[in-house]
Amino acid sequence: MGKESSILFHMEKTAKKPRIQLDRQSWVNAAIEVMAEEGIAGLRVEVLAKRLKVTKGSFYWHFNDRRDLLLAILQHWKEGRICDIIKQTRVQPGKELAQIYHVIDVYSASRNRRGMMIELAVRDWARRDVEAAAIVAEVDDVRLRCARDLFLACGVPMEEASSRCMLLYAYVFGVSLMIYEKFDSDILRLKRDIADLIARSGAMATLAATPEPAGLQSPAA
Amino acid sequence: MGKESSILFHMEKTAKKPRIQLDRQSWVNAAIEVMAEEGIAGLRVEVLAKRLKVTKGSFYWHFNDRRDLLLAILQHWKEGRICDIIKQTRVQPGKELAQIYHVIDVYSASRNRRGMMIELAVRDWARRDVEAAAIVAEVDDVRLRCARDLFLACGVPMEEASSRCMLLYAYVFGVSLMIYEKFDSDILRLKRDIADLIARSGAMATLAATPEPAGLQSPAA
DNA sequence: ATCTCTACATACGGTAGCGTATGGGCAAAG
DNA sequence: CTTTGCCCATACGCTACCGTATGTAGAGAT
Repeated sequence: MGKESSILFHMEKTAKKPRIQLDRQSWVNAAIEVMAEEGIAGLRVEVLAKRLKVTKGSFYWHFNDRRDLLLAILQHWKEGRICDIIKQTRVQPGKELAQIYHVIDVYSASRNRRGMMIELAVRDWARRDVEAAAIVAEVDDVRLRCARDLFLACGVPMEEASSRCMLLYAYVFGVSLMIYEKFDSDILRLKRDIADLIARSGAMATLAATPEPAGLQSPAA
Repeated sequence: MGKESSILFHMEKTAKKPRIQLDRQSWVNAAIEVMAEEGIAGLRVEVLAKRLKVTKGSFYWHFNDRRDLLLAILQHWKEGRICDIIKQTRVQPGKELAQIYHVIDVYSASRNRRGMMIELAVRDWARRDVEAAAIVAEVDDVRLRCARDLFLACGVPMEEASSRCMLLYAYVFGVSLMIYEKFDSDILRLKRDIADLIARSGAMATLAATPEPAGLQSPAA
C-alpha cells in the first residue's frame, strides 16, 4: 500500500519532514482496513483521518462526504473480487478437479482471514443498503458463474454444476460465520471430507484420470 | 434494587388492569427487533426508548447501562436457539432422513427471514466481542451435535456425520449471505438438489425404506 | 388523606462524529 | 520574487447518543 510513501519517508527522514500526499486510493485502502476491523458502522471519517495522521480537512478535500468514500470502497471491492475469482477459476486443461479443490481452499475462512472480514463487512452492509446490495449481487453472480464453469469443465452436467457451485459458495462463507473449535478435534480431516462432498460427483467418472487430490494441501497456493 | 419484587408486583397486577408497564423482557424483545433491522451497532438506547413510546429514564430503571441490555439479549438469544435446535432435531423413529430435509428447510434463509437477520446480527457482533463470541460458540456446538445426531440416527458413520452436519450448517448460513436471484431461474430445483447433496449418503442404504422426501416442501413446518 | 415506592419523564453535562468555512504551508510556474 | 493551485489544519455549529440527577404521577398500603 504505502510503498513509495515509506520510501519517501526514509529518504527524507534525515533531511526534512516527509510531506506525504494522500490520494483517494490511500483513503480507500485505509478505509477498507478499518471496515474489516470495525464494520461499516464503525468506519468514521475522523477515526480514519487519525489513523492516516491527518485531519478530516484532508478527507473532505478528496471526498464530497462519507457516502462518497463508501461508494468508492464498494467499487474498489467489486473490481478486486471479480478480478480475483476469474484468476482463481482459470484452469489449465486436465486440472479441472484440482482447481475446484483449490478454490475451496483459498476461499475458506481460515486462510485469508482478512479478506473474509472485509467480505463479511460488505455483506453486512449490503443487508441494509441497496447500493451495496447491488454490488454484492453482481459479485455473487460472477463468482457463481465462474465456479459453475469449473464444474462444467469437469464434465458435470449443467443442473448439477449449478447445485454444486452454489453449495460450494454458500459453504465457504457459511464456515466463516461459525465458531466450531470445540466440535471436532480433527478439523483437517473434516474440511477434506467436506471438500469431497462438494466437489466429487458421479458424473465426473470420465475425468477420474485426475490424480486423487488428497484434500486441501493447496495444489498451487 | 427491588427489581425482582417489582416483577412479582407486576405479574399479579397486569392480569387485572392492563396498565402497560414495561419489564426487562419487553425491552429485550424490542431490542432484538431493532438489532435485526439495524445491526448491533445501530441499537441505541434512545432510539429503542422512542420505539417503545417511553423515554430513556425508563430504560435506566430496568438496566444498568447499554451493555447490561446487550448481555440480556445474548442470554435470551442463546436459550431460544438451543431450545429451537433441540425441538427441530427431535425425530420420530423411521423419519430420520425426512427430519434432515426438514432442518435444511426451516433453517434456510428464505423462510424465517427475521430469525436469520437476528442470527447474522449476533454473529456480526460476535466477530468483535468476546462475550458474544462465547455465546455463539456454545450455540454452534449444540447445533452441530444435534445435527450430527440426526445423521447418526440415519445410520451414517461418525466421521461422515460430522462432515455432513458441518456442511449442512455452513450452507444454510452461507446462503443467507448471498444475493443470487439472477443466477438460476429454478431456485426450487436448485435448493432441492443441494439438500440432496447434503443429506444423501451412500451409507444410508439401510434406511432407504424412508419414502423419497421429494425435496423441500416442508414436511411439517 | 397521607405516605411510599415504582416506573417512568425531564433536564443536564459530556463525547463523538458529520460537514463547512476558512486559513495556511508548500511546490511549481511565471 | 510573486502567483497559483493543491493539500491539509483549525475552528465552528450541529446532531445523536450515553449516562446521571432529579422531578413526578399513580397505585397500594396505613
